[in-house]
Amino acid sequence: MPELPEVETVKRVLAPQLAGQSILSVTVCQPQIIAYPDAALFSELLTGQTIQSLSRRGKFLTLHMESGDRVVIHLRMTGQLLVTPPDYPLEKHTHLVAELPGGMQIRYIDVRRFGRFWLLKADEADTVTGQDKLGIEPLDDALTGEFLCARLGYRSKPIKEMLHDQTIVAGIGNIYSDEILFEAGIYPGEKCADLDADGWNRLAASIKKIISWGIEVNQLTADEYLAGKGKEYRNMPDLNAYGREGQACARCGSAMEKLIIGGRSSCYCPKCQRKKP
DNA sequence: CTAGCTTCCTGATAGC
DNA sequence: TGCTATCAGGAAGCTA
Repeated sequence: MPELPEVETVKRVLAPQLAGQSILSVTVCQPQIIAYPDAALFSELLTGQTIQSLSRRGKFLTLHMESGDRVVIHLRMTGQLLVTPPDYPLEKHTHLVAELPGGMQIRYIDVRRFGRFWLLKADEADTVTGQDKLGIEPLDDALTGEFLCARLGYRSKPIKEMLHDQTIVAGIGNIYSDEILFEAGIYPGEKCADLDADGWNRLAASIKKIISWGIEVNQLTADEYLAGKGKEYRNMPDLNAYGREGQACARCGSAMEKLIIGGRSSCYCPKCQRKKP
């Protein structure tokens, strides 16, 4: 489940491999992964183009072509984007293959097929991917306790659920929201309206700390990426909260508890992340 | 505008 | 052993 740090890793690993490469052909094996325009047009328009650079916004990855066209990719739950050497074995659930010079390929593998690709022309405004509705980046200086309070302070929803709202802060998913709330010492079910200024400040600081940490620990070489994490996002090291139900809290030793919030499982320490009375 | 629910999709795991 | 049920979850789409 790639979240912002993992998508950043994908970008950093693939950017040097893809910059300057021309796309010789594109084969889409699973048409539904092409959200726009359609699989046939996607392949046709992309063939012959040269990749200039890669960028990331929230959990979206963009391949910028020299023509100004761009391919926007969202990996959703299980999407894997790999640059493979010649004769690399074909994996199950490979939905897109793009041929590069020298037998190299770009491959998109996605067990659950939730991931999506969009191809936008140079002069085409982005109104189809949802990127235009994204909130600020977690590491943006604009993300402060005041900002969060202004955008969320009046809401009655649990803070955990609002951390997943991509239109407020872009890039946080279920793993990092658990880690962020643990770091901040905030009960995940806390209503936004019940947080005070200190809580919002701790939350803003924790978002920056945890997302930065996530990017840091995910630094990989191209070989490491291909061998493991490019295909296995669940292999997150040193998590303090996510998935640790019943285990001892890293801070106080209490048994971690699980709660379903907004349909998402949430692990927290009942002592360190105490619910307000 | 918000809230709440369903849908997409497969594989891992639990229970019988 | 083999079957069924449940869960994992990002985001869009739907109704109210």
